[in-house]
Amino acid sequence: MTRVDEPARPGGRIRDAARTKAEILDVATQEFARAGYDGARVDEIAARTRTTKRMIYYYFGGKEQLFTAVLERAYGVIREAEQQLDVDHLDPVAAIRRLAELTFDHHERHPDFIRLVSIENIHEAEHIAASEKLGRIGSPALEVIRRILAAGRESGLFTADVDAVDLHAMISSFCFFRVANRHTFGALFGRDLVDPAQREHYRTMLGDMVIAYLTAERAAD
Amino acid sequence: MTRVDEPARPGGRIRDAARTKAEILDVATQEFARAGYDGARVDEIAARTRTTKRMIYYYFGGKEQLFTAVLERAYGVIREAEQQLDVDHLDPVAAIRRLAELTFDHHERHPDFIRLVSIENIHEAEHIAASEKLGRIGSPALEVIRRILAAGRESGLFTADVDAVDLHAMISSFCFFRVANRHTFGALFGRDLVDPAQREHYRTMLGDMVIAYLTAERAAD
DNA sequence: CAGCTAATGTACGAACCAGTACGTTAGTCA
DNA sequence: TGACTAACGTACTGGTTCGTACATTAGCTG
Repeated sequence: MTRVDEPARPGGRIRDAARTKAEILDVATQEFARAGYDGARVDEIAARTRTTKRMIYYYFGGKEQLFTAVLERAYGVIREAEQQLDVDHLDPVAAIRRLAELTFDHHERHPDFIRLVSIENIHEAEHIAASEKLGRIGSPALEVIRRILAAGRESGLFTADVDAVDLHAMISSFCFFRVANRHTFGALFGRDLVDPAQREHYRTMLGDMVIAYLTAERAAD
Repeated sequence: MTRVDEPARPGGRIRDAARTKAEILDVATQEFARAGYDGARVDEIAARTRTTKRMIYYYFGGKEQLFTAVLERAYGVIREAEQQLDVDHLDPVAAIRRLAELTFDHHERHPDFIRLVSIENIHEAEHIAASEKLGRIGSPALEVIRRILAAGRESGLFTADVDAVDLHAMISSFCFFRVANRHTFGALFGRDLVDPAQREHYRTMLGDMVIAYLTAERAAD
């Protein structure tokens, strides 16, 4: 995060549309993630930027569009991360495990994003539906999964004909739940799923689970 | 749901505290699940009962306590369902699959509950923390899992020493994600995870996954 | 049946909050 | 350097929303 209280330098730009917009998006991301869509306060967002509420409406149009813009940027970040994926040099089993671990790490590193997704689901993905950008964002990870699954099937390492989207859902489930539901789970079962001391344990568990599923002997159906 | 528009019978009770309370809880559950905590409107809840807003404050004290009461009842329902669990007559593999399927079914049948849990996580489980009742609600399912795991380990069917809470988290992850994130997942990947035509597919997938994990040959660590 | 209390309804207030009307200034370009 | 426009600030409003003061009644109990 950029410092907010730096003194107004004479040489510094007072007016910088790109910077103002980015700052609003940063703060809005935090505020929406903190309190949910309806719990978030436009005034609070404005107060925590070095600009005013007027600018939020000037640049984004309204609270609803601001939230959509926040989502667009958040999804953009994971899309970029997924584009960095490079597991083609690994054998299928190692590649899938690596992919699962990277997904795990990304979820852990971006709890705000997880919260935004939860919030958007409460609102039945209406903002994604309203966004042209998000409609065609796709998922590079899915292509990677497809390639690994094909290679694994060909080499005979993977016993079942598993769909890429299904496998993505399976991996995401575990990663998402661990972060998104850590509060209720912790309160009810007395176990912090995001405890750093347990991190490796759960990371391994995810990999084991996915590999076991893909390599298990299964009755033909 | 009870009918609301039945005519005022002369013999019928006009005043019925238990009934009024229950009706408020029913409607509040729907409203909170629909819109989230901050999105929910106390006036809207009142309008959809046959009583008034005054009664909500009379019986529950405020919006916050009403939400806590809604959570308490919702968790009470799954606790009851879990107490009906009877898989002791099955062998460990079949028992675990059955348990997973019942969890799957319960999630599918109670989407409102899933939404409430998501909402409570956005609020960092503060209402659960504030509730004495929820602090010690426990989980009968956990005891069942413990017994099955012990039996499976003893019989040599299960290869790994898996913790009951961890396995519960694994099963819940899949079931929860499928319902909670169906909107964003559907919007982004064009696949409805709750499509009835795919129900058996995902139910089987969950069972296969859990069994594969528990019975896989794993390197000793 | 008198009187007491739990249960209920009405009407209102005060705070909050998204959004805007209106005015101002910085930077740029002819 | 003058003037034009994008960028920005202030102050306000209209509607919403949680919560409550006050009035009323049903039904029980002695």
